[in-house]
Amino acid sequence: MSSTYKDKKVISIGITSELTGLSERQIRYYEERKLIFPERSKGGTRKYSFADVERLVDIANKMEDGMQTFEIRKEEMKKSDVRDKMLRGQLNAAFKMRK
Amino acid sequence: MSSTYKDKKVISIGITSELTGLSERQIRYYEERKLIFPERSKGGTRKYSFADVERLVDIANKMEDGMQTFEIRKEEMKKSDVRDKMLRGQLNAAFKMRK
DNA sequence: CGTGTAAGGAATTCTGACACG
DNA sequence: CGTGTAAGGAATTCTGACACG
Repeated sequence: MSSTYKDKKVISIGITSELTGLSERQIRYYEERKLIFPERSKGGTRKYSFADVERLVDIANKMEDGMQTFEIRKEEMKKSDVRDKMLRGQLNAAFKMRK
Repeated sequence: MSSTYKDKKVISIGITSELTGLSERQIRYYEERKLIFPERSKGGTRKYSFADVERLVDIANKMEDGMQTFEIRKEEMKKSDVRDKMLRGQLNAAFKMRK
């Protein structure tokens, strides 16, 4: 929405590791489990955004609470599902008004 | 001032090059000429912030206009000089009020 | 002065696998 | 399941220098 830098994927995994306190192994594993989606450089190195860093800290907290990766992923799917439904509702309402 | 990510030095020189359109050689040279001040990782690799990226784009524009590096640096010194004077003025005024 | 480039080396990152549990 | 680690290789970055102008 805003024109900040929060969503630009420009941070390497090493820096991301420092910023989050997670090991590179953990970060790569969370990607494997579809919890985080870095971009890649031409050469194949991962690039994260500050939003990703925040998300990783959030994941770290949930893992500490004993939550498992698939539960965290499910939770996320629920959120986007709700957003989808809300969006569909909006579109629907707009469509009805056109009649 | 604000709690954004604009000033965190987390971007490698390769990404910085892509974001600014400048070559790594140019970016390193502007550092040599004291126009930009990246941080370093333990290993010695340079790290830039989004603010640095903006500054580099600004430098690039001035170079295009035919300005030389020492002029750009001088311009910058003038700015901080003005800020210093304003700050001193503020402090001075505050001090006088105390009397 | 500002920038390109080849050179050699060091730091960073990648993947797939074994280990533990 | 989640994470550490050693392994071998590839991508990235670093410095100092030569070149051109």
